[in-house]
Amino acid sequence: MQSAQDYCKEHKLQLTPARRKVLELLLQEHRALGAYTILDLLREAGFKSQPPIAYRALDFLVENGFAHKIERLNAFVACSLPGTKHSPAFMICRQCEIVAETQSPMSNLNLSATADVSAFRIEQTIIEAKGVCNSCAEIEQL
Amino acid sequence: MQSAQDYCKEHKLQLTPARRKVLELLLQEHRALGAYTILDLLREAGFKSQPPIAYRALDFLVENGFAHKIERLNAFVACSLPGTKHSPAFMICRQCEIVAETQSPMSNLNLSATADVSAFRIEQTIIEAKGVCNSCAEIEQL
DNA sequence: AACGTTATGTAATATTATATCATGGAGAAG
DNA sequence: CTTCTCCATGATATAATATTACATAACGTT
Repeated sequence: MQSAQDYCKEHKLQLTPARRKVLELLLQEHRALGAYTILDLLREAGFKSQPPIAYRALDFLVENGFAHKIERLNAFVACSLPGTKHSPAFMICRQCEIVAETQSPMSNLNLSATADVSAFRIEQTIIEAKGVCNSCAEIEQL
Repeated sequence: MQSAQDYCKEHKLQLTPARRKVLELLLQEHRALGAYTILDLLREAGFKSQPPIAYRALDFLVENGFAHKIERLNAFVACSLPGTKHSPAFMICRQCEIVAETQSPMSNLNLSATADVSAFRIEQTIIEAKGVCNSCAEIEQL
């Protein structure tokens, strides 16, 4: 949170109350939060409650690398490595819905190496894996 | 299409008129089609037009490996390698929206090798890259 | 003070997806 | 051959996600 503030100062970005609150909410969770869940939490915290409030804050956070969208879930998580250029991959537990971010082991170059893809200039890659986390796997085995 | 029919016969799957039509529609396009676009096309072809019609057919096609959902686009494409176990990756042109399927160069093992992910048992991975295809890249340069 | 830029307020609506319950049709079991 | 069961479809409603559009405000610059 502190580092987010510093980063914004340095890059002349405005970490406004709504944006700040959304980031806090995301940081408190290890699961992905839907835009409307966030909207509810914002409302509870005294913010206005129309959808654009949440979507604008989320857009800001995603654009500036403070959060990621998990496409499979239509939901959002705080970035675990804000301010750094990275190509993230996500692990989603289908049981407890926890989301873990990891560094993608695959560079764009890797993907480009496959034959029929040489016809593309890749700009951004998303990787999302679904499975079960260790704790849930143990429970399943009982 | 023929092979899809054969595959269904072999696996006792029912390639009903609606499912068949949706598959045909997807095969005709190299872009991803949204469920409601498909629904419109179905209607034009004389099918009933409630959302579940399209979603059920799409679910069937996806479950049985005839199609994939592109999460980034909330849209669907025909599978280029139906009937085979594969771990696909998609290239989406942000300009013309063409979608190309390629074989993922990354096995689950690869991803699992990254440290903080060893705590997951991965069951399915999606990879979607956005960029520009060659033809659009050329046009952009003008 | 006037202006431009960025962010917020507000209403309405578009898009994507699912739940639920009723109906029909084809093959298996009796 | 008929009853049962399973699977697919028909139909209505509604949920969940996301965006458009236009108005207002806040703030620094000229």
